[in-house]
Amino acid sequence: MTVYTPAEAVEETGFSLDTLRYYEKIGLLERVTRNASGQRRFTQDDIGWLGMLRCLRDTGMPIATMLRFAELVRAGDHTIPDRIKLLEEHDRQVQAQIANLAERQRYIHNKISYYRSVM
Amino acid sequence: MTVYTPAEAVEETGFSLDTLRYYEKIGLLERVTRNASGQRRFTQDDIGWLGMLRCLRDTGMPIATMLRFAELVRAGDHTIPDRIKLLEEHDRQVQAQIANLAERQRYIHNKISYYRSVM
DNA sequence: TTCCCACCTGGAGCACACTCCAGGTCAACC
DNA sequence: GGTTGACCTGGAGTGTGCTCCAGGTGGGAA
Repeated sequence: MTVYTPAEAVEETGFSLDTLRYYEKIGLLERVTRNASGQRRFTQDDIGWLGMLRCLRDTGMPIATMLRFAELVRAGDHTIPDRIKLLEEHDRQVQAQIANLAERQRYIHNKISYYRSVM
Repeated sequence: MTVYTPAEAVEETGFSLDTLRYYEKIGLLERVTRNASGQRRFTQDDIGWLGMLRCLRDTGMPIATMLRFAELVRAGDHTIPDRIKLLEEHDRQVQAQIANLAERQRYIHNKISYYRSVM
């Protein structure tokens, strides 16, 4: 069973150590096990869960919503339908973000073309 | 020449009145003309510029960068090449955002499929 | 004339998501 | 034995981008 030191978890997840501690403190991450001298040892599962969090965070999910998702996960398999609902709702928001960005991008392209035309 | 009251500018731009005042205060918006009793009267140009700001803001440009762009615009036509550079750089970032969102979205889709498969 | 309402200003306060700090522990290397 | 470096904790501080507030003005409806 592989474990990760804090430095390795930072490397692996791209989160800063402070962020990892913060996520644990607010309950986004279940209490990470400690070794004999009190230092964190992250499991493969922790790293996997952090990958999920990174995905949700980077698609703009607020921490409060990630917390709700974390609670569903902790509550057990009977919450899978709720998790699906939550992710589907989030997926729609991601879709909307993409569409919105693409539309704004057209505006930017037009502006650039306009500037080119008046140079 | 059409002018807009504060309420109309809010309606037109989607920014709150506080945000419009804030943008003026920090120099994102040049000082808006006032009527005899000191109230703002937005011109068509103000509204158009605010449309540009909305586009930049909604595509994630930080205020500091919008300020640089605003200064270029104020400095006159000889800054058009610089404006193009700035917008092109921003365009690349928007492109990267879209690509990133699309990739994360695939992860979310996979997760949803996984959840569906274990229900 | 009295009320309300939209608006004004300067400045304080807030939500979010971290990020930093002080003071301490422990293991390992010199 | 001493020093270094990674890590610990609780709690304070920070940056961004607004948002709210107190106290005041001016114009129009009742």
